Amino acid sequence: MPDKVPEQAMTTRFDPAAAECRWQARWDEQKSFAADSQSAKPKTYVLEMFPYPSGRIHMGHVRNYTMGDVIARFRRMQGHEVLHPMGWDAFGMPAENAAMERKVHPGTWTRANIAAMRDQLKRLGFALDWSRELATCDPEYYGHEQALFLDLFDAGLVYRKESEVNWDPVDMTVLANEQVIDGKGWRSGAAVERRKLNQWFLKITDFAEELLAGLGTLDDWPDKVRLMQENWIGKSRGLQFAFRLASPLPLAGIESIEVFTTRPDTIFGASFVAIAAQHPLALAVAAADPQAQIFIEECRAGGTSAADIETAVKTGYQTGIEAIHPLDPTWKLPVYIANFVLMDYGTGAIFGVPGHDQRDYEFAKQYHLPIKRVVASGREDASLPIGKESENSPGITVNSNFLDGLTTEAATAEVIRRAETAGWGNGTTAWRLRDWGVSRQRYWGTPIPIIHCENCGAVPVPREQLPVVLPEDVTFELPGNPLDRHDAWRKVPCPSCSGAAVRETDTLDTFVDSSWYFIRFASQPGDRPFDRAEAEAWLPVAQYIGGVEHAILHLLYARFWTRALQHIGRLGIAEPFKGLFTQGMVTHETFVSQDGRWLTPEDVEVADGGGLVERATTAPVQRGRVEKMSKSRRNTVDPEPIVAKYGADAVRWFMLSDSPPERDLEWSESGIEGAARFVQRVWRLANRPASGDGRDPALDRKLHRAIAATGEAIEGLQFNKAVAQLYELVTAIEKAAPSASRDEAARTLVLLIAPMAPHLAEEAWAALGEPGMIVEATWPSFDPAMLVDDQVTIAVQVNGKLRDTLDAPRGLDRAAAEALALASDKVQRQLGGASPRKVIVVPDRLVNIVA
RNA sequence: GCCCCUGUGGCGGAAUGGUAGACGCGCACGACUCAAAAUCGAGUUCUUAACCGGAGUGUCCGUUCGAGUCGGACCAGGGGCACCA
Repeated sequence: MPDKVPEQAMTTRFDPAAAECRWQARWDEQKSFAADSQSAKPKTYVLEMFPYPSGRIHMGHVRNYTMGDVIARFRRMQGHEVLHPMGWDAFGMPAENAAMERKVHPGTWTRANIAAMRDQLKRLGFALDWSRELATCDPEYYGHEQALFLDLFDAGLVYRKESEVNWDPVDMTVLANEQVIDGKGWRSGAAVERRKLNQWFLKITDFAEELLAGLGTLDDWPDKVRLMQENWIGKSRGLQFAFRLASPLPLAGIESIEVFTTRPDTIFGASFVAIAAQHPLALAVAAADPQAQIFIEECRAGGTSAADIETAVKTGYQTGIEAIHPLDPTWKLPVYIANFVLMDYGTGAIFGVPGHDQRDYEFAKQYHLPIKRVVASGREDASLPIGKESENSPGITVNSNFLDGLTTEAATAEVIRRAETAGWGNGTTAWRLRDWGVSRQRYWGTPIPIIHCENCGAVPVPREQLPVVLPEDVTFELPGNPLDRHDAWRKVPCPSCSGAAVRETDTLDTFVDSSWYFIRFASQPGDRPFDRAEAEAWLPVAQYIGGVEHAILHLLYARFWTRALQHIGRLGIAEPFKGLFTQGMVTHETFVSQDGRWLTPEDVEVADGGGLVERATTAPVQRGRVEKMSKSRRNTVDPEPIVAKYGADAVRWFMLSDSPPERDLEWSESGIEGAARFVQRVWRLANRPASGDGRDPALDRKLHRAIAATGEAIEGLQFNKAVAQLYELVTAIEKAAPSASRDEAARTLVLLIAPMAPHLAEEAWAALGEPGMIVEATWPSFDPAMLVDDQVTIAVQVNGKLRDTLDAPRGLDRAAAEALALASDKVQRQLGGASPRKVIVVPDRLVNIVA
């Protein structure tokens, strides 16, 4: 037998950099993560929202992809065939901004970013099937998207209409909401206007009822996201009715105003009628009234978002027109044009009830209109005036003629009944959901495959001419969309009459690109968007993971797109994402220079005096709020140097520990040191096994409990709890004396950490002398009988306060437990000689003595 | 304006209505070392010199034998709102 090797020589440290790259190469060579669509194993599709190729991956990506990777590897170990792909959401505005700022072509910039980010992701050792990689800016991808767009066009789900955009009058360009800051253009600083353009829309409203009902089937979605989508779709029952106009008007053909209300019960509380600035009646009034024209112009200032419109000071213009109350022909209400009425919701006209709607209340205060109570907590409150705010909650209807005494619900039903009987209105459903405007007046996106011909109108590009390839010989020296001035690309013969025609120069919203990429991942034939049978073999996605910022738009559009494909018979799937998990954001502190620029943490250093200064200029720096890591705030932390220093496993491990995955995680470097220490602890257990014989029953139980709890935690995406379990197990193994149990526990531990720290697991597996690779290993099973102890600790309370604990054998009966508890000195001291009035026993848990 | 979420030690956070603070970070102490790093050991809600106690999960009220957990009101912080992805 050889001499015992000195302890010192055995304590080799695990070298993450070398080991990780070695195993990544092995996985690559063996194509360990290539998904086989033909496999007979149960199939599982694990997907994380694909990244926008901004240039570098950030900690949010690392967190997102690590979570998905744990699920993917865990399912593999459970014997599933797993599809876990990666690609690039590669169209969008940042590439055009880069083009303008750095004189680099958006395509060049994007492709360089993809190459850099692919390397970074590979360095993290994710179990991804890179053979299915795609980028939405490749014609091989967006050409199929154009074909799908035309399929929807043929099915009547695409149409064109005028719609408003944010317009920068100085830069002469369309602005995204993000580019409108305090109502001004982000580059020019000019006041933003709303302007109408002809744009393409998808008929998502046709699917409103389906999309709403479908939420009920999504049991594995967070309640929060379902609620957000429900509110977004915004189904409300109400009454639509017409106010006849009193004054005989010189207005062509307009005799009444259709309004929609969700509160017909307050109809006797009306004090005015308000219409949107874009309402046909408003335009008719303006034609004859220059003052009204000026007011409508003013309404066009400011942004197009709901928050902008509804928080603006409420203003109106009295048209001089009067509307007749439907329930009292002698009652006439003034008609205003108002800036807070949305043309896109309901009918673009409302009746104002200042007593019971806050917007109406503010408007009435400003224009000295009556504020009448028609809802109260009881009849006796009928004469109470409305106070400093409107009262919006339901109650008992008062001051309302035949509705008096009815509840809000009953009064609503009664008004609808009378309106329908008398024929002046109908109970209807209004939706907040509007059709999806997909036109973007930008270069870097999927060309909309339409040709405009003076004679034939909008003509679809024939299928055999797809893809309509985005021309790359463009420059960004002039403002506006370069496609508009690219005549060689733009001018084409009409496919229908062969006359002179021009291509549509708007491109598709990038949300279209992300509405079907998960289908293309599952199946990617060259000649069509996807093979139905192959796509259906993988879909729906079993577990989709991404940021909560996508809770509404992306997820709703993808659901719509999938249903639209189902509707036209291309795919037999109604809901694309069976399980959804929305992870929290990774946040970090921000720094702002004196002149208001965001600074990166590297730009900032601590000055001699202890204050923060800018490294380059030594000018003082303000510490900003802790915010989501984003390029614009320059508070991103590059994972690459962190991975280089601590290794991918430590970074992955830290991302999963501590914070619950749905909550925000504030990045700090301190925690990662603990993760790196953990990696070394596991390595020591595997690399320096203190072999032994015999069982260690306590450790056996600990191990089985850890297997059960870790699996359950991963299953429930509670990675922080899985991590805590594994810390406990490692500590227990370290403290245990050598035994066969200890050897088995160490070996099993390596399997349990494999989904989270896969490189370490491979290295440890090999060090333990186990055959094969851990990517081919099976998740350990546990014995349910091992999960329970024979000894339990019972809490003893007096009046609900803990006074003592007692150790007892499992299964002790109630009387015995009660007797043991009453025998306690501490309990007797609390009772002070009195006899208990009542004793509550929860077997094996607690005895509560009520004195 | 509308809708939604979150409040637990110095910090991140655990806790089927049943022993609050698992696990990690940090901290301080001890061992090893010439010293340090690494590692190991015992500790860490507050109050009390210590014990016995007492208080304690943003605030107040309620339901219950028992509330971090359920209900109500409030306070504070945060997020979303249709052209950012």
